Amino acid sequence: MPELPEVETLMRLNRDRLEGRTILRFESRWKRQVSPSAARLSRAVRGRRILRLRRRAKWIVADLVPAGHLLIHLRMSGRLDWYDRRMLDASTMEPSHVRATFDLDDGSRLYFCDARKFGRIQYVDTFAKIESDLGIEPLERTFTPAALAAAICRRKRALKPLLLDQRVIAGLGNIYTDEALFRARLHPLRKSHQLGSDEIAALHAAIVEVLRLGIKHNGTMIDWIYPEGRMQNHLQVYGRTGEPCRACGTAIVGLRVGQRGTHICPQCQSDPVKPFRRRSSRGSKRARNRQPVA
DNA sequence: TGAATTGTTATCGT
DNA sequence: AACGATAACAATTC
Repeated sequence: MPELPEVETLMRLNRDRLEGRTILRFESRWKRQVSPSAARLSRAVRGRRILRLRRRAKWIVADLVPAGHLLIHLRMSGRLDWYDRRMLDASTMEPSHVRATFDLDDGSRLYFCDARKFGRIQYVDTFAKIESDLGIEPLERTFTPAALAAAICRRKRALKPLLLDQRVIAGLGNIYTDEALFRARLHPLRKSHQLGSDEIAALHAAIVEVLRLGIKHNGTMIDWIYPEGRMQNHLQVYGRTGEPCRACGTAIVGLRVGQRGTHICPQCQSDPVKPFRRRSSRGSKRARNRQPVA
């Protein structure tokens, strides 16, 4: 599950290898993953030079010369593997689950690997269409507490599915959403329109912190392979069901929110404020310890 | 064997 | 109509 930090790590790892290179040949081994079609993408990128490699949301974007953009989305299990000419000569071995290859003008080859085949390779003439479907980039300067408030306060949704929505904030996935909510001490079922400004500020800080930390540790490496990822050693709640909260010792609880595995500390992340209010018009702001749905 | 896994999209409901 | 919630889907692993 590559999320923003994993995609950023992979992009940085390959940036110097790819920038300035010209794509000589593209080959797809699983055409369904290629858009608009393997043949058309192949025609579009052949002979074009990669001006710049960058990340937008969970996309790795190659800006091409003279025009166009090559986009790669790793989804669940996608990877990039780069072999230089010497490595290609030295072994006939390929990485596992190769779904597509890009041959470059320095004799190197970029492999797109993806066990589950959910990843996407896409060519677009202009980036605008992609851009219009994406929310704010959480590590840009424009992502301020006010920007976060503007993005979520007008919506009336539970925090977790809202944070996972790429049209709202781009780049968070299941792991970093759980981690950010824990650090902000917010329950994933809390409603986005009823946060105080202090809570907005806490959530903003938590999102930035957890993403920066993830990048600093080269991402999370659990059951998939990313280069030297160490963020798994710094996770507070994700995948720690039953283990003690590092802050208070309470056992981490696993639950399901919007069909997603979700992890919380029931002590640190107080219950949502009466999400199922019946009639008690506005009085009891505290009715704390009631059970979430069940 | 089937449950779990994810982001996106299509569909249902309010 | 607009929005939110939910189901379906892509395929594989254990």
